[in-house]
Amino acid sequence: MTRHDPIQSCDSCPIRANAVCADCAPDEIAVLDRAKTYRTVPAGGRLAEAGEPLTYFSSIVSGCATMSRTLEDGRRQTVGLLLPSDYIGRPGRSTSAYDVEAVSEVTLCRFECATFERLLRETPHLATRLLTMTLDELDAARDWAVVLGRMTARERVAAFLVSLARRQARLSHQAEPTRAIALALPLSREAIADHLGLTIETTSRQFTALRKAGAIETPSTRLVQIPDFERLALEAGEDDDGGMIA
Amino acid sequence: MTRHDPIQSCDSCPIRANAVCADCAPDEIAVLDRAKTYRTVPAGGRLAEAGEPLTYFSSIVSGCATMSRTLEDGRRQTVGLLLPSDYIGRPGRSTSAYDVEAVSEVTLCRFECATFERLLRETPHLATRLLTMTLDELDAARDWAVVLGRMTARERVAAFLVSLARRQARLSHQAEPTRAIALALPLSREAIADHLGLTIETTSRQFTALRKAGAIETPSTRLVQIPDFERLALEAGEDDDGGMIA
DNA sequence: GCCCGCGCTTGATCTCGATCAATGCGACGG
DNA sequence: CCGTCGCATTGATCGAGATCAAGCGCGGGC
Repeated sequence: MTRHDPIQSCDSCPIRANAVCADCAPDEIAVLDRAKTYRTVPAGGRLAEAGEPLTYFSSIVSGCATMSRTLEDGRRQTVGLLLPSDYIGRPGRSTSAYDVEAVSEVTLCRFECATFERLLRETPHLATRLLTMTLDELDAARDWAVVLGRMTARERVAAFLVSLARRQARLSHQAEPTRAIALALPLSREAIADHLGLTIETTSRQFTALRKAGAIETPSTRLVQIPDFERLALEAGEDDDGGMIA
Repeated sequence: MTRHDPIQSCDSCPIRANAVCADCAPDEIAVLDRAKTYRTVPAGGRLAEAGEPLTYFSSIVSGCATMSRTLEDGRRQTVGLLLPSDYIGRPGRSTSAYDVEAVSEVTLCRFECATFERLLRETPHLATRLLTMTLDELDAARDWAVVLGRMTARERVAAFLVSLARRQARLSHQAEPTRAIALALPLSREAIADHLGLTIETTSRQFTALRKAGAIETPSTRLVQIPDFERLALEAGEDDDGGMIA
């Protein structure tokens, strides 16, 4: 399989963000362009409900959404943070396994499920692309299991910030963050807590602890300055080489 | 996309377990059969090392393996339990992200990476099949995140037993377990603890607690009798309909 | 300007699971 | 038959994070 470059977002043609890469033939792109529609959902809007039918396969063009499950007693776990180029939906399954909620205003590029599955059959390249994206998601989900299963509250918060910083850098075509960067948080403290498997109080305390330790600055609740990215990665349990230790 | 039946293992032709389903053309199967080789690894053997090159794409024919990451300070988290029909390897990436270890004697059906990626390009149906399998893995990984992030020790142990029982039933072509079943544990208490994000002591205590509550019986450490499957599913935080509550 | 409400932070206490420490038990070899 | 070794269980204590409960700060509406 061709190794694809990091996903290239293209505001004037957002579908490229999901299904198209440099190897695509122009006619494949044209077919996809004909089938796509757009939809914008305000912050707080529901994009899917666990167990409910899902009539579209969509990808995020702009904004941020969370994918979560809530237990009957109210415990909630976010299993995925969806940023531009991430997709919503599952070929081969007609209902959503999770609640998907817009945390900021979200614009989607959508295909009807049946249409998308036909395109998938008829366009081998699209299937390959989707496979690569799904494998990346799988790696991310497994990495997150290590965070949820074995890391302390402080490491979890640091790991969240590091992972978000890396994703935002990639989305804006930048290299791995080096030293000082600013990070805009799309999530409230509560949503972060749900993602980290912590309570909101513990999450808040760890932000404070990281601030007092000099690992971050918090000019406002939705903004985090990271004076030394490597230092923060260290707090997240990574070694100095930037990778997880084996 | 065609909705595939549960994977059909076939001892005399184990490759079917991974890449072949009813829709396959006979010549596709023949091509795969020519490329495959087998390898058997004893219990405790390493099948892959995090960060090391992976020269084969393999699938498990028999036995059980774990996929895990160990932090520098010794904390270990198992991110996947690999049973027959599961695959090891990642198209498009040449190194393993995790340690993979045989917990019982494991027989693999292997393809050289380059060969497999060529087959993937040339056989659209194989790509579709792999996509379906990967999406299933992704769902499982996300479901597990809910367990790791939000469930109590007792719920985790119950969830593990329930999920293992379901997988073993599926592998032997049986329906969802109904009432009484016996479950052979392929893992030691320590390996279970690593999968559940708990210590071995807590894991052992929860086995005892579930036994005292009448939810399981433990004739030996590697054998669990489940007198009432629904009852155990309840302990795992599922509602009576057998699904997770939204 | 003032009040109100919501999201965030901080404090006090409790609890579940981790840690430290024996003890039990079955398999295997002498 | 007994000693040993590795895994599992059980007990005692500790501590990180949950829970319960105030404050705090900021933005919007009257």
